[in-house]
Amino acid sequence: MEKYNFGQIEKKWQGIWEAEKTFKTEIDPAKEKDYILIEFPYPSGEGLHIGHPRSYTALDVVARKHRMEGKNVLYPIGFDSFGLPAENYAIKHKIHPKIVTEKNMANMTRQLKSLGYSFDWDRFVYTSDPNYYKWTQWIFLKLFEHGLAYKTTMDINFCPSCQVGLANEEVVGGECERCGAPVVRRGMEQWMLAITKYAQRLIDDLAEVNFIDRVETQQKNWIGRSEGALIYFPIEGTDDKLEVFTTRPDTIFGATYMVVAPEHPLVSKHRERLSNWQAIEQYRHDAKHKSDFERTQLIKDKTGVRLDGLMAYNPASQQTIPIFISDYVMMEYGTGAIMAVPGHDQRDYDFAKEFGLDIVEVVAGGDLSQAAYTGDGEIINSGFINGLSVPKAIAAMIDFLEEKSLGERKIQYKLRDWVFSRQRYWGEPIPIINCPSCGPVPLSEDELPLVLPEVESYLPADDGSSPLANMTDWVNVDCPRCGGPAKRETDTMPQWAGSCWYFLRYTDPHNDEAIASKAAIDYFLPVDWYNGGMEHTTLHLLYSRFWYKFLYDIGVVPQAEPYARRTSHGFILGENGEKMSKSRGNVINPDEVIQNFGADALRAYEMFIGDFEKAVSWSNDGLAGTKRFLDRVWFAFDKVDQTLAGFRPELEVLIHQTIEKVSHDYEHLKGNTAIAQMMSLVNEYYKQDKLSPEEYEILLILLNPVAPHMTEELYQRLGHQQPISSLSWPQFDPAKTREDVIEIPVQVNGKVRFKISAPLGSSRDEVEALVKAHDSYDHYVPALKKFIYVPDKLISLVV
RNA sequence: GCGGAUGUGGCGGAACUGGCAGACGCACUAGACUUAGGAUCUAGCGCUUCACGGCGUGGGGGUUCAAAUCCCUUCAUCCGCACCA
Repeated sequence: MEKYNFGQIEKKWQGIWEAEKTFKTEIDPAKEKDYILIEFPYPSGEGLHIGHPRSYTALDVVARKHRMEGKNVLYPIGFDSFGLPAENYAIKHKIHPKIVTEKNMANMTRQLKSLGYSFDWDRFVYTSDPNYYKWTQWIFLKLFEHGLAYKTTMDINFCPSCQVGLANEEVVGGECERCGAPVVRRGMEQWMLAITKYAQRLIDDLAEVNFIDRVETQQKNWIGRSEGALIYFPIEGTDDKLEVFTTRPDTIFGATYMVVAPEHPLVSKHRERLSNWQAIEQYRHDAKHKSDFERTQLIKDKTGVRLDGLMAYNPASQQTIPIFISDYVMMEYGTGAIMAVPGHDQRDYDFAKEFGLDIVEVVAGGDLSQAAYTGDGEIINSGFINGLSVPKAIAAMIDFLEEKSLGERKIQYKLRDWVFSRQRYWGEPIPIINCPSCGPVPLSEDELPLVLPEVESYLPADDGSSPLANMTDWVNVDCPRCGGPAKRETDTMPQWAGSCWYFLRYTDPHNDEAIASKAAIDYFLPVDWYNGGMEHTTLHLLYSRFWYKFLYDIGVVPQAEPYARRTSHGFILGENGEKMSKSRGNVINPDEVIQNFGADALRAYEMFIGDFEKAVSWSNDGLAGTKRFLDRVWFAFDKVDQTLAGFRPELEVLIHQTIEKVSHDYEHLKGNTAIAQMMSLVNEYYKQDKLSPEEYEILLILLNPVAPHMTEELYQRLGHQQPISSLSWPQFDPAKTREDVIEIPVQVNGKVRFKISAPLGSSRDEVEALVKAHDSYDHYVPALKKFIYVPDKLISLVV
């Protein structure tokens, strides 16, 4: 047989799949649906990364297998085509982002097709398509209508390099998630989405879905629920109260001072009472200009300024206590104020030591000369809760506070509302008109899509306004409500907007009457299996769960969770174990791999490379090894002898074992062990002079999901009219997965000394007789104390 | 600091509810075929020992007839969050 010409054969089968729409999916109530989803890529100028095929292939394998098992599989693809890189490219080269995006999409589409994925290309969507973002805008209007989208002025995270406001989820270690520049705080008027209203449900409903543990815990940590109490501390001589949140209301008798965030509004409000206003002002100014990085560097060194002239009243201890400002209390969490309990909180302890404040012990068990004590113990010095344990004291104190209206039970979340506007061009326009007299007025639904206008310059302005702000013709409109002069919203939606619901659109991508037909939604949703990167756990995954819950609440979708199952893949690193990047010079280009080794070899290697969930290093030698395996499959064709038939006894057990293992492993994303098993089978085939057609075909069928082009070609060359993709997935016979006569190892005092051959399912007595008859028995076993037999597995002797 | 993982040959990695550690691949070694081999095929390949044997899953201890797997302890690395009250 001639050498495998992968270039030509892969093109041939891709052409057939495209022409015959082999993988087109339609609603078919008679069949069980199976919605398999991978995260649609951003159309990057770099093209497909070598990491993309890892998850795309793993799920393509599942999709192909499930189709052969009779399921109606939906495996769609599209592009998340709004975003900053295209816009930055546009600024630099003065080319419309649309043009760049289209070029990149065309290139990546070519690449995806060259990998032979079984996507239903008729369901292709991209988020910058007005026919698509019409519905993104529609969801926004619904959110606005239900009070979940609101405009507010607040200090937000701002990336000075990207010139854009960021959501908390986009700030990683004080740096911009995209460009790595240090993030600063900036007061801006922003659209916000009230994701915090869904905080509890976003935690609770995790119980209903099957997400890998690290995704589940990471989401829970991000939402950051804590239980405690809100307590009111009156400010002496005023009608104001300082509200604090604490998880330790049991320690209130030990609260010897209070701390508020530098920007806390009560500070300015009582300015005239403060005798040291200048020092306060100075501290506030310094705090504001510290970067997050500087703040974390100073964790140990507590700084602050006392508010001279203001005192608070501790309602439990009935003491008058001082108030400080310090940047160790942040305005963004809780109420921006704390009761400081230096005896039982290390930060308060450090601060109290620095400022010489009283430290009162209210929980016994620690050594307060050394450090704060945060453990459990008996409550002391605390009036009516003395003698209780910490948990009981917490409960008793909350009851007391509620009864006396001094406080209330409170659940606090770390999650904050989603900063939803971006001062950028290449995103969905927000369908709102800002009227000086009516406030924000929504467009009516029939005005959608609000199409992104052409602009002269894509450069964002220094004052934090979007490039759209210069488009006066577009911006200046009459208010739809009062008719007066008004302006369109010129900020656009963030990159994450379009991806919040794209899986929903795949169910009915060309519908211009509705987001999708009810029939399509009811049939296909939810997504049965969603695979994507860990880096999206607190971004896309959380956001899209939030939107879906909202769509559920307004009756658009029939269940509260979009994804029944979530798995995640590890990165592919360069050969040197470092992240692939141009500057490191370790980038592997998928086009080159396909050119030199073929798509099937790339697919097979990425499945074989290692544990799907773990980061792995690329290896060109490993790729060559996997290609060698495919070549061995190819040339095994020459061993096929049409005069033979069926599985012959010497291969039958291994074949059934292989069907079992491959079927199981594909389902669990264990392509590495599935391929290893098929390699073993091929090695065994090579020991045979001849193979029956059935023996060879079963290998082709099992390998087909991984290497679809080559296996289809070989199957056709065997004389079959029907492609493998139209066959049923093979079944194994459990009875035939084990030899009739097996080898059983015999351990003596825990070490394997010899082996016996016994029929499968032998009894203890039969086995014992065989062991005692063995030549080595007398040598190893002078005096038998104990005989342990694990049926068909192992014999353990104690002597 | 909190949370989540991971640690097995020269390398990537196998090992189902405790049951033959190192499957499969890479690299390496030898042989065959070849004008040739960075092709292909066959065989070998944890460490140690001439050998019988001994030692081996980050380190130390334990449970068990039996531990990579369970328990205690310790070390190292990676990821996420972080003055979260």
